[in-house]
Amino acid sequence: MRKRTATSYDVARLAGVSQSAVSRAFSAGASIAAETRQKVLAAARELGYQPNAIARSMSSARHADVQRTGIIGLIVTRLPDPFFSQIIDMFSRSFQLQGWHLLLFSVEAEAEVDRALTELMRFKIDGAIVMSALMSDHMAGVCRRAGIPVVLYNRRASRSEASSVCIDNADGGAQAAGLLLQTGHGRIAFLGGSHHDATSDDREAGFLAGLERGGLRLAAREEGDFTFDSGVEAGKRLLLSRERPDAVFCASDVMALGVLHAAQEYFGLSVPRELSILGFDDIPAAAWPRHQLTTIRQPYRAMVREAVEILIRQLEAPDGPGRDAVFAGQLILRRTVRGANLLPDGGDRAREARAAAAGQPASHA
Amino acid sequence: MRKRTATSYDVARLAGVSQSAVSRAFSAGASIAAETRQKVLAAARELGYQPNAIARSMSSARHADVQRTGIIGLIVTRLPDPFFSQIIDMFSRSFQLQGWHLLLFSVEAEAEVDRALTELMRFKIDGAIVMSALMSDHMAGVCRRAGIPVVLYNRRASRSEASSVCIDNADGGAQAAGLLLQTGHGRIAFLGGSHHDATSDDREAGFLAGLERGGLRLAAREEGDFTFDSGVEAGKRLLLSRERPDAVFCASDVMALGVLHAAQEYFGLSVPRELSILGFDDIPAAAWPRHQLTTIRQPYRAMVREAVEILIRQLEAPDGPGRDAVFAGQLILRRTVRGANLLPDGGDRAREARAAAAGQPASHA
DNA sequence: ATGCAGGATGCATGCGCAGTCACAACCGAG
DNA sequence: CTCGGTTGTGACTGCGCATGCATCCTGCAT
Repeated sequence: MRKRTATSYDVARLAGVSQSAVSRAFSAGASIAAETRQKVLAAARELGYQPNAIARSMSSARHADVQRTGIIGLIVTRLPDPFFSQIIDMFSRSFQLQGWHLLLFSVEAEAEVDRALTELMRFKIDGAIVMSALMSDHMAGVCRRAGIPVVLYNRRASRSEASSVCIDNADGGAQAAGLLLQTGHGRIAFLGGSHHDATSDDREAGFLAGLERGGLRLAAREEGDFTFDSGVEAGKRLLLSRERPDAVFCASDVMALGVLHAAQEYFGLSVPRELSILGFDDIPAAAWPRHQLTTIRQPYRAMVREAVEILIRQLEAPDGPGRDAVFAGQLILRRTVRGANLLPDGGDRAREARAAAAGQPASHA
Repeated sequence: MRKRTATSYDVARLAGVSQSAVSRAFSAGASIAAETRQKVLAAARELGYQPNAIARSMSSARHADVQRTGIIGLIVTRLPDPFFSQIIDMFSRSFQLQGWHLLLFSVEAEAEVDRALTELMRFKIDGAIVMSALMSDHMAGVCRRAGIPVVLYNRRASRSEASSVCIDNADGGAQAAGLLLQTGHGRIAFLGGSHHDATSDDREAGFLAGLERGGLRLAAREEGDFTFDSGVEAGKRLLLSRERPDAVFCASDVMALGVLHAAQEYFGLSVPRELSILGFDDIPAAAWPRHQLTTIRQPYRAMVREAVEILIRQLEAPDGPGRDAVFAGQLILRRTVRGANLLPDGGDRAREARAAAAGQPASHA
């Protein structure tokens, strides 16, 4: 049986004041004498009293403009993926620092997002972050009507039903294409993530457009599911083909590392001499000494900071405008692209990217 | 301004019934006519009504034996670490499946656990999982008095103030020592995690005891902080020493991979011919083709399942006994220990471990 | 000495829901 | 046709808190 915890009435009795006084002692800026507050806090300490956050949000439900539970829903996909776990950690810490709490929901497929949001809304979350997934238009409407701001991370919001923060995937793809063309690759392959995943598709589109501008066409195309193992398998398929590609651009670092390990281990290839590999994201393992993967970095710290700011601003001014922030990816030249280290200053595109990333994100209200 | 969402009264009015009827329509096993329930559900659908979970837990606070918020606190350390992110993901999914929700709290240091629990208790969590950290005895008492079960993951509970689930770290260390002795290594080093970290200390103690049984002493000792980079740095220090070790046992796979990359990249060493490396945990990257790290596997799926079961059992029978589950680590022979693949069936210890892991965990009520 | 402003405090109320209680409606048996 | 029993339903209450409102008190100006 759950033991009863002390309530504000218990504290009031012990401190010899009214329950209102206890409530006021715990809310900043309330009209209460310093002496009284001390008396109350002392009694509270003695009883181990902590204001009940649930009851508090119930109570304030009356006062229209401040109903707050202090809870934010965080809906995540592929939590164990190193790219995402870094981001989740940063979200968690950022919100904590500002006094918010996160209700975590891990979903498998895009289709579960609506269900997750519905369930979270029963807890009267004040807002939500949705990672790498979209909600339905229906759900977006429900959230809007309920006054719950949602920020999509890693997805562009369509029709401004929500705010969003993401990387310019098409531009990243174009940067990748530019680098591979500039370094004289001829048989270029692309390894995509899950079928019809917006992120992967955009990177591919930008990549293809970039190749086309250089007068090249894709030599091969494979598809994985953003996991390392799928990268290994796709790598094997690519390298077994008759016309072996001399470069592969992968929709994520995790898959790119799969290709790298497959190329070295199962084909004894020298990277980048016999095969160039280009990733996307810049996860920690990309920088490991034996990997030194050339990739497009997502400035995820700035991106998370931006997402948190957008959400909190909307929490404070619920009728304010949303915001779509698009960040530029930054080409990181390491060792897996042949000839790249010979380019002056890492090539023009890299310089451009660096400049863009340093500034503000492009935005669309 | 937050828009008002539909309440049970709104649904009642639309359905032409009382508020009580609406409440009953949403609670299984309540005394209500099927026809009435349908009417209510239809009205609810029309208004987009969802029972308010906050108000529900407020209300049921009166009925002593069932106060439930449905929220479980999850306090985590080192969230981005691949070993932990897998586990967090599994916790998240397991609890979700059973209708519980997780309030996530990411902490940096052991000392923050008490603060985190205190904060979570304001939300009247029904229970908590604490990963890789201990709470103070004081806090344990507070939780016990409040009737909030806590399960420590990856830590042994002292004085049965809480339940716990963890791996037999000392035995894992002993297995590591056994393997290195059996394969004829002579200058053996240990790479620890953070200073005075219980996990690292226990692994070290078991390892040292094992070496001693074989008549060997540690040739060198280094300390990192469980990160890859610290593994690289510690690896450099070890390999620069006059009497270079011929084997290193690392307190975690992440650090072991750091040593591996450092040995190959900065010293051009052949692993395992010139240096054997042994890790602990068996994270996904340990199995990558170019790593093939020999390690002690934690059967984390079974462990998380056990932790969830323990917590839910205590949630349902709050006065029931706690439980300390200790799982056996399983030696996974890959390629980073010289001579290990020559052992019959991977060596006796591996067979033993496999058998132990297949069975029930040892337990101490 | 009187009036008044402004701070401090207590009382009463309701947030949305689940459960208790009382009673109406309806059943089959006598 | 009446009576005990069974269901279904609605009125009412309180979970713990924050706040509006009324009241009281203190200090200061007149």
